[in-house]
Amino acid sequence: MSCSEAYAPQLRARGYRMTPQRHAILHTLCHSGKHLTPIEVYARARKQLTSLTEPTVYRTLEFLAENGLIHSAQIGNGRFVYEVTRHAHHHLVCRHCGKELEVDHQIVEKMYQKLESFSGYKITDRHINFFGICSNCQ
Amino acid sequence: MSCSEAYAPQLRARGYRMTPQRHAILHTLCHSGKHLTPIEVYARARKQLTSLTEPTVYRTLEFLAENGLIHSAQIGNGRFVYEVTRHAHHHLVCRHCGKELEVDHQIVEKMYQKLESFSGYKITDRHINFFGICSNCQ
DNA sequence: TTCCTTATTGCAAGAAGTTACAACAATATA
DNA sequence: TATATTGTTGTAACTTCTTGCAATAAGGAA
Ligand SMILES: [Mn+2]
Ligand SMILES: [Mn+2]
Ligand SMILES: [Zn+2]
Ligand SMILES: [Zn+2]
Repeated sequence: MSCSEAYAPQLRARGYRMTPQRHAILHTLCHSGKHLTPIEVYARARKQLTSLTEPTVYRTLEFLAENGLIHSAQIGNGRFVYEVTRHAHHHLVCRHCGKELEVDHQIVEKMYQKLESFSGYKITDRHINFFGICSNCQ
Repeated sequence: MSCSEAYAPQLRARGYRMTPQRHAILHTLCHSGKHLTPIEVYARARKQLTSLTEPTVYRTLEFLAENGLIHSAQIGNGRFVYEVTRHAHHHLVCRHCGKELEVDHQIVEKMYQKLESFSGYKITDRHINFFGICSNCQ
């Protein structure tokens, strides 16, 4: 079984290794269907691999995000959440009720280009949370 | 003396109080000239008010941000930084060397409008950090 | 000034996240 | 197979951030 098998070659191609820890964490994210905090990943992945530790979870999530296998986003309180990489998208989050709305990347693509040509920076973020007030809460 | 005198009426108008703690924290931010982390604010403001505690700093920064007197932004590692509210602006931050570039809000204004009409959300953020790679580091 | 209301703070404890470093284990090389 | 290399993990200690709650004090009313 398992989703995370598919990721092993991606890692090996870059000189990295597929370990039981990375396997468990990817498996957890694959089957969650939503954004998870490091603590949630830790709790769930540990059911599969009891020897897993907190620092490994934090390090692995950062590592997988740097290598593009997962996406991170910062939620309102400043913490990170993660999900396996899908199509490029962002989120609108209501500061009042927490309601989330997914928006395709193409809706901000033009602004990215404007920022890039203006500044010379190449913007890397492909999973941003924009905060506001949803229509119900206004 | 002091910048923070000007803020007292803003607070009182909303039923809040100007305290020595809020005074010290606003004074610190007014005179820093750059984004500060809560820990930095704590260290600096304590020189002026030695009885100040950490929880008060975190609570006060959040409170002042909610009431528009200061602006928060999340830096790459997920932590918050703060500065007194100036004109609406955002930042481009290099993931490699950390170099920051300030960009006026109007450059993202159109994208905000697009997001808002598309979603019904009213976007509140006026101080976002966009991450990428600067021209030197590319 | 004195009393009252309640916004605000400090304290203590705990949760979340980070770091340094030694031990381990996967892979390459001989 | 034996050895070297180095990517990866666990441990322990630490820093940063949060929460519940009792004590405090700012500002309004008498
Ligand atoms: Mn997402
Ligand atoms: Mn700024
Ligand atoms: Zn809402
Ligand atoms: Zn750079």
